[in-house]
Amino acid sequence: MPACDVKPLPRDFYDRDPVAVARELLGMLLVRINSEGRSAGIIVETEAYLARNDPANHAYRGQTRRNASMFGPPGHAYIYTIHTRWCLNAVTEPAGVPSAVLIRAIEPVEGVKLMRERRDGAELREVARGPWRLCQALAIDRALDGHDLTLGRGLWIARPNSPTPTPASIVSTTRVGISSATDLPLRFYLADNPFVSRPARPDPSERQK
DNA sequence: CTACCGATTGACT
DNA sequence: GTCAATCGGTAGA
Repeated sequence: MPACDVKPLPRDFYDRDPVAVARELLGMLLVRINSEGRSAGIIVETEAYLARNDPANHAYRGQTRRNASMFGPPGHAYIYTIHTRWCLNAVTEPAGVPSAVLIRAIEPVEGVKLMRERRDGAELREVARGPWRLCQALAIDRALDGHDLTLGRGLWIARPNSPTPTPASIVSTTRVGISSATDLPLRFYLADNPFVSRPARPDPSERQK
């Protein structure tokens, strides 16, 4: 039993430091239901974006129309576009504190056929490896910006029956694709999981430019 | 209004 | 490994 019996994580789960939420979201089940059916996957990679001292955070320079969801209450989705593609975050900490966790990759476990169709028949490993790929696989777009993830409707996150990852199985490293605050170890993923979007940067001290 | 740029991806050398 | 596509959001005139 599948995933249909699992309840959404409560708001308290999200009402915390985004680093704690990012780590604990690993191994959780991301569930999506729409008119096409049901699909779900295990979260294997996340990144935390902090409310303070984090220039890479979209909210670093204050609230705008785009990032408004991050200033709202915890447990809601913040969905933004980059290069015309969608990415999904879970908002953390109380309203007014703009922090969030970017969900970067999932391991497909339910509705795999549907997810592959949405991804134009991509190989299983490529179906949801990367923040935009997983949104396409789950049919997540702007319409879900601000969606409440604690209701168990449409889109939510739940604790699956499978065991919680041990701390030793979680790798922390630097975030991907940003041009500031590149040294903060705010990316987390499950070690050796083939659905993680890309491996850790070899050695921060080797970084050029 | 225009100019700039990006929490990416897929194609290509 | 490198690089351009491509367009909404943002800032500034």
